[in-house]
Amino acid sequence: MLTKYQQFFTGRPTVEIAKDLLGKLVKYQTKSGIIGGYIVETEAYLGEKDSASHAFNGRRTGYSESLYGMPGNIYLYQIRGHYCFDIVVQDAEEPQGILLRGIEPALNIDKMIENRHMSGVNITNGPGKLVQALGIHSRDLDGQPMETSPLTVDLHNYKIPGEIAISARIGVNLKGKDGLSPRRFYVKGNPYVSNVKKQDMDLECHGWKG
DNA sequence: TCGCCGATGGTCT
DNA sequence: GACCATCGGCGAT
Repeated sequence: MLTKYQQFFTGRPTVEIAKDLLGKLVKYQTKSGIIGGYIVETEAYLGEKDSASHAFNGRRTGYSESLYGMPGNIYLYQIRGHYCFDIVVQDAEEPQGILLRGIEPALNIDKMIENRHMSGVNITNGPGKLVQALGIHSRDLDGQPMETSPLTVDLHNYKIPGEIAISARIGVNLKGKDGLSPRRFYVKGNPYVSNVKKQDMDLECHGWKG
């Protein structure tokens, strides 16, 4: 039996969940308080049939085992010396995931600046950057259910995107058949989306509705 | 402001 | 030894 929280992360297409996550609040409980920000950019990885997925062709190793876990679990992995935060979606044994690529800092911003040794949009406008901003530098949380983890997404605390933009995913192997598939979603105009040009930023509303 | 390129570290073959 | 769901600095515009 799935909890209400877990049900958010299954029972509908992964791309739909990825879009629905935009605007939700990521929170990380630490000794020095709660650090967090609103999700502004996500990417959908569709598992065994997706050439860009860690689970492509049923690939299953100890390293990426978490992807096969329950919906709403954390998949925390390392790439080129940087950690990335994935949310496991779909039922167990269905290895799909959503990569968080950008958040807009909201809680304990000073701590994020300190963790990153940087300021401005560079604090959190990339998958490795936002994890470092939260102060995570190990895989300790890999495989944990977000519902009972210090690292979580608060589904009741959110902003509404004005417009959701779609593009191909960043950094994936373009030779794969899904290299150019439109599975990246972001809040149009938000400055904390990775690779946005300054001229495309909405510096007034940050792309949120209202 | 853009694009290139080297560093990065862990995992798998 | 190769492969990467990345980052930041540098040099060319």
